[in-house]
Amino acid sequence: MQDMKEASQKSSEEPKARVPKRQRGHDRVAVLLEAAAKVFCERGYDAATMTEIAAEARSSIGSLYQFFPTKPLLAEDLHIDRLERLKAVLRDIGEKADGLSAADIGEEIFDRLAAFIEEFPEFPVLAGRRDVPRDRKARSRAELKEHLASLLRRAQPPVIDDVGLLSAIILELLRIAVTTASDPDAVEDQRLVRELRLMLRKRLEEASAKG
Amino acid sequence: MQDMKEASQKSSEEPKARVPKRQRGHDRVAVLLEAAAKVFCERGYDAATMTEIAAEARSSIGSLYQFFPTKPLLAEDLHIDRLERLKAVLRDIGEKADGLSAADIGEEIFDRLAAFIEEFPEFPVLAGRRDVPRDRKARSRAELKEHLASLLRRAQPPVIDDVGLLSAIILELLRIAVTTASDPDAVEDQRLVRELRLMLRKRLEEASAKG
Amino acid sequence: MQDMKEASQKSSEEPKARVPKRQRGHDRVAVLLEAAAKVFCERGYDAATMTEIAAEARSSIGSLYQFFPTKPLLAEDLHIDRLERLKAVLRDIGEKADGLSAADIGEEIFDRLAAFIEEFPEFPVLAGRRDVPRDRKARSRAELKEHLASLLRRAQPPVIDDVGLLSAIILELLRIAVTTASDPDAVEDQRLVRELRLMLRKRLEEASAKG
Amino acid sequence: MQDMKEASQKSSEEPKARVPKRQRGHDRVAVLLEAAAKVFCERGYDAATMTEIAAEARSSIGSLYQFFPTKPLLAEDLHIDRLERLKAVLRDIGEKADGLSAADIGEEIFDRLAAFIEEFPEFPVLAGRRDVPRDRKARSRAELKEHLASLLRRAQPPVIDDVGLLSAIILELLRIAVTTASDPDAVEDQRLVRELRLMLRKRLEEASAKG
DNA sequence: CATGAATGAGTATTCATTCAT
DNA sequence: CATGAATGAATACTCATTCAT
Repeated sequence: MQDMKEASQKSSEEPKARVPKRQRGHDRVAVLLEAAAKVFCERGYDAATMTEIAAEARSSIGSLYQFFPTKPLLAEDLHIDRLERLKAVLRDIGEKADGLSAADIGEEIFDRLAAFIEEFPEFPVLAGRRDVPRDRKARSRAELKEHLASLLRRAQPPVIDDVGLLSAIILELLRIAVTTASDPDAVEDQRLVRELRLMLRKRLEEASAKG
Repeated sequence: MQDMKEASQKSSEEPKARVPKRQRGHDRVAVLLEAAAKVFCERGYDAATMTEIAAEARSSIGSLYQFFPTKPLLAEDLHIDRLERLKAVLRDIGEKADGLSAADIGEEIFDRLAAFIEEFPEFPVLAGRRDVPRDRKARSRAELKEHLASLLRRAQPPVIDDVGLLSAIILELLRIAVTTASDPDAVEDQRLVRELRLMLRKRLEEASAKG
Repeated sequence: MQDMKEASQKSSEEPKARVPKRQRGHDRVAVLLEAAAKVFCERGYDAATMTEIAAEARSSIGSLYQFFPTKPLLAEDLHIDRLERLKAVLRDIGEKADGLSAADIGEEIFDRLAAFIEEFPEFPVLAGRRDVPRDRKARSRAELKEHLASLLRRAQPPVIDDVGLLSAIILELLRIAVTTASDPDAVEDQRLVRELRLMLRKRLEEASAKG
Repeated sequence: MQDMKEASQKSSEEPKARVPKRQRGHDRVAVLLEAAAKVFCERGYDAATMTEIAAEARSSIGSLYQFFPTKPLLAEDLHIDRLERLKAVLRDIGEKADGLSAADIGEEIFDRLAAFIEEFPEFPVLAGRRDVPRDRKARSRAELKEHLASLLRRAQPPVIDDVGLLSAIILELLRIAVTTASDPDAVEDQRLVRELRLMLRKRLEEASAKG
């Protein structure tokens, strides 16, 4: 039966994504995630349907649910995947950050994140989902900000301003770049993004100790 | 949307049956309830489908859900309706109970309740639903038992035994009658029911003060 | 089970190596059946899922289907297993029935069957399954009744009443005991069951030839 | 989703929101629009339901449809209403823009638009609706940008940079302010917004001819 | 016009069963 | 045989929209 809501005695309340144990399963999960990414990106979270995602993955609806037992969990898993990749990018930036000026670091971040979002345009959709608990959203954002802050702290000459605030600025300017990137106003937008980058550079230069 | 589970900000958590405000609605509700009664009875609660109920009522699935927003609530509303009718039967018995012997009262109860369940064979299905919280089931049963007890208390000569226990016995013997009634073992069963009635009578005679 | 067939094999050519295999299959079947028993009992037949049963048996869904090709057949096989055990109980009663009074036999039956159902609480679930053909249910019940009847026939002094009817009474009173036993209304219920036992005893005494 | 109609290119017969002729109708329309604003804002466009909007307006679903024949049209009408108000704000700014520096005009715009969106928080929801044809969105945005540009053109000393680009910058910085305003990260956010304002001021000062 | 009932296509999700490895 | 992935029909429920009163 399908309605065990009232007085359900089921012990495990929330189903968790079944972990694939075979190669076949792993592959399928990967394909499903990419299909989800595409559909979420094209339609938005609400309008995306599990059926379309399954179809996009050339899979059956049953297979989709085998690994992702609810739509929110699918989105969540995809989001987590993207966050992992994002962290990898930041780690990568970190490896060459030492000795760079804050402005250079900032620009590097800006560019890499912009590229990241161009590669994974579903990211903002996932991050902006309305049915994600506020606190989780905030936590995720705070983590990212702290990541950026730790990068800025390694600038030479050192940043004397509040790196937290600066990180927030980076993030927000980036958000613009992201949003505009999705519009096809090509020429205008590119100029706009360049402007924002420049504003960021100036701000970071101001924030650095005079060499 | 259809999946507002996670972090739903909806203020009213559980939807309540919309109360019909037009004659048309009232009629529809009545038809839907009878259809539900029929399908629940035929298939059992779990196997009954909302679609079949709607079809049985020559209604659309949407109409069904307009008035009964979930399957459990539909069953619940139907159950409540039947309980009302049952109480009416008991009230009716109460009106002629005074001065009767416990045994006569008991038999009257037995017969009337048997007739009730023959008229509303879905009653046991509704009462036995597995997804009803234990306590609600218990409460409902306790209420009914108290009703019976109050009837027995009015017997003349008075009952000197525990009327609560006796009421429980009536109820249980009745449950047998009910269950067997649904089997088509006609002849055998009728004798069985008659036997049970007789056993009940004897027990009640023993429980009464000697005249 | 189907592996009863394979029991008849050419004893000489079959190496012992296959025995443990068969033994393993046997164990697996037993574990699966017990898992099914547990899940059917907890959730009811409809709400029980093959997947949960397999999980409960720490087996895979594929394995489950290897031995029980459909859910109804699984239930059926389990039911048959329980019926075998029930018959064993009745045989056991039969061994000491001679010379006892009908009332004593009846009480013994009552107590032993009650114990049986306490041990195998899934029994009523299996017996009550809605998708079992009426006639098979009836046949099963008739068989059980005949078993009881044959026990009663051996009472001393002899029963002069219709033993079929009396068996039906025992069965029904028992059904009550069973049902109530599953409710946690402890005290009340125990008194109720004791009462039913007593009523049964009286009825059986009446049914016996005066000694 | 259930309302992806608008995107389809029905060329000839687009239903238009009925123009109410009586005062009562006018009031009703206003109430409905405000209800829609509230619900769209709380739930987002997709998750908002026509039923809830009607309920919020203490009206009936039929009434709602009398004035707004589809959900997209309702959103559209509301959006148009908000755009009117926004234009009024810009006109108002225009009345005292003469003689002000670009930086002062920019800040005025920034502050007034921020206040506007605080007053009408549904605005971003309406503007961001995914089922609005790209071109219409772009047009709307271009119009707004041109409005801002015309304001900047009246700055004294004159702006020597590309006012279109500057307007875009204002708009984007504003978008940040808006988005962050809806988060409850109070302190951090206020500092962030102040920073953005400052960055805007500096950029506009640079863009102005030296006095 | 106002009201609320009627409609049904669409959506998420489940689960018995089959199949490839 | 064991395993777990694949499948898709079935099911509860939603909601934009239409219609009768």
